[in-house]
Amino acid sequence: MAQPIQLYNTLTRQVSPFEPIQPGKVGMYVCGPTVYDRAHVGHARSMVVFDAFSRYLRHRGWQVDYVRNYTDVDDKIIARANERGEEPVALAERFIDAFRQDAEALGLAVPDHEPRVSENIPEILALVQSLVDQGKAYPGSDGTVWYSVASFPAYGKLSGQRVDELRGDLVEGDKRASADFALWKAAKPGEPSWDSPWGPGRPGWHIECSAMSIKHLGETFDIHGGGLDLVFPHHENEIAQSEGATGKAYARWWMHNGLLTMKSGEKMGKSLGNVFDIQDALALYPAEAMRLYYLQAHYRSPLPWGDEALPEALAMLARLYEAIEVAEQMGGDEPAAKVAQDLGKEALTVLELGDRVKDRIYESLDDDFNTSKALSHAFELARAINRFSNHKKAKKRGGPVVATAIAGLRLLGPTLGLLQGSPSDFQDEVKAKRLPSLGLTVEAVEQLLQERVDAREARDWSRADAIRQEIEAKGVLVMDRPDGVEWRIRLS
RNA sequence: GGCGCUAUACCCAAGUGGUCUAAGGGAAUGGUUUGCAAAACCAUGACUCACCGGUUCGAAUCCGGUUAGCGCCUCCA
Repeated sequence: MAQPIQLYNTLTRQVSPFEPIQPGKVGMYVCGPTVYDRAHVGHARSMVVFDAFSRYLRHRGWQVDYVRNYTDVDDKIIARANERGEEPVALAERFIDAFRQDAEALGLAVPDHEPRVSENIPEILALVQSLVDQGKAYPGSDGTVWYSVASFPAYGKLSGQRVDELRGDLVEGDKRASADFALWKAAKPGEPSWDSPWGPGRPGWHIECSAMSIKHLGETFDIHGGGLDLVFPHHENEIAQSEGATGKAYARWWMHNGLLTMKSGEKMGKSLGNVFDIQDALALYPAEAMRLYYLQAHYRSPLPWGDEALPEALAMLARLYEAIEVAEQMGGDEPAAKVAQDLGKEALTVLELGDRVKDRIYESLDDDFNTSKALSHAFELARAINRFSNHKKAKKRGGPVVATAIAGLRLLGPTLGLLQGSPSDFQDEVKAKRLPSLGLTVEAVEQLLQERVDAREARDWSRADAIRQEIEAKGVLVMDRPDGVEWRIRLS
């Protein structure tokens, strides 16, 4: 059964209980990338946030229909293609492939629908036609069709902009008012174009999202998401076009994720040239570390990007995996309550926090998807587990005590897409991503470690320490465990 | 100029009227543990929530003002 959840709505500027059109079902449309370049870590935030949100809704029993588009017909794509002497369509195709690779590498679930502009031209034309028929749009002499903002009195309700306060006073072409925008752009030579009642042309920037969301989710649907920078004009114009055409309410909830900011405070953006590609980040950090970086802050807050961001997230993730590993190695088969009774208050704390963590995580995420708070509950539990693990009997008898706690930590998988692998897989991934830059291989490390093991057996401490120093100088930590030696990449 | 957002410890960050003598994480310092380490654990760390004033029995949380920064108004997740 779907559970109620509180959600902030940009449209109303307040948090309110989310109520879908159909009980138990959620239709959600999120603005995807314009594919003229590789996606950067700013795009990744949006993708991860909405991926996690849709996961959580599903986990809580909602039937989610998730649509994320590709804008593959666009001025910037054409411009980029011309620069490179490439066909726009081919260039878009290449970057869709690249985006899919990034999405997969980030562990994003594939949306239920991934429509593209180029495959929805009839739907777009129908929408434009409807607006023209109703007198809410008008063709210019060159075949460009403009939307008449004056025809939509509610214009500005999402962004709070007032038409008469808008700065743009440049009037291009046959535009009647400066705020009017192109639904359909007349083709220029060498551009991809489609036939239309107004001559060959292509869709304007905003119309595709209206057409594709309506196609898959209906004229009125539940949630529309995207980056905060899309509020105006993109989303405002979507509302104007869609509601103008259908006469019905468009998206009921608008969710906008905050932007990544640079140390200086300014946002990351392609136009500012300060971007960091997803693939560059994933070359050094596991996807879950990136996800954790995004999810440790509330989705609506600005999030600073810097050199410390990913290392810190990786350290956080390692901490959680460490606790899982320690817990999973505990044995025993007595009733949990009895063991806890015998082993003292650390055990009782684990039992108690373990029992509560699920509800606490749900409670946090139900409150406008407060991932930061949800994570804090997981960390609190991790500390309780670690504290308990120091008990001499914990390894032998603690298993039943930590069972629900492990399940509680693992709950971050289906809800947020975190902690989905085994602790050793996590360590292996970190090693695989880091060893090359350290100039090492698994074999090389393990050979050195074997020499150290031999030295230790011979109680040749100075030799053993010399090897440790050698290996640690290269960035590898050596950990002597009761049952053998382990090694890790040093994270800081 | 218009619309909007943010300001919490060295850093990230939650908290939006009393349970806050302010979660959680990273980093740091000291300790326990260890052959030595690492990891882990313990301790230390904001008498305070940008600043000023107000409302209130009570405010980080509400109101007003000031300062700083950011986003959008042109392409942008």
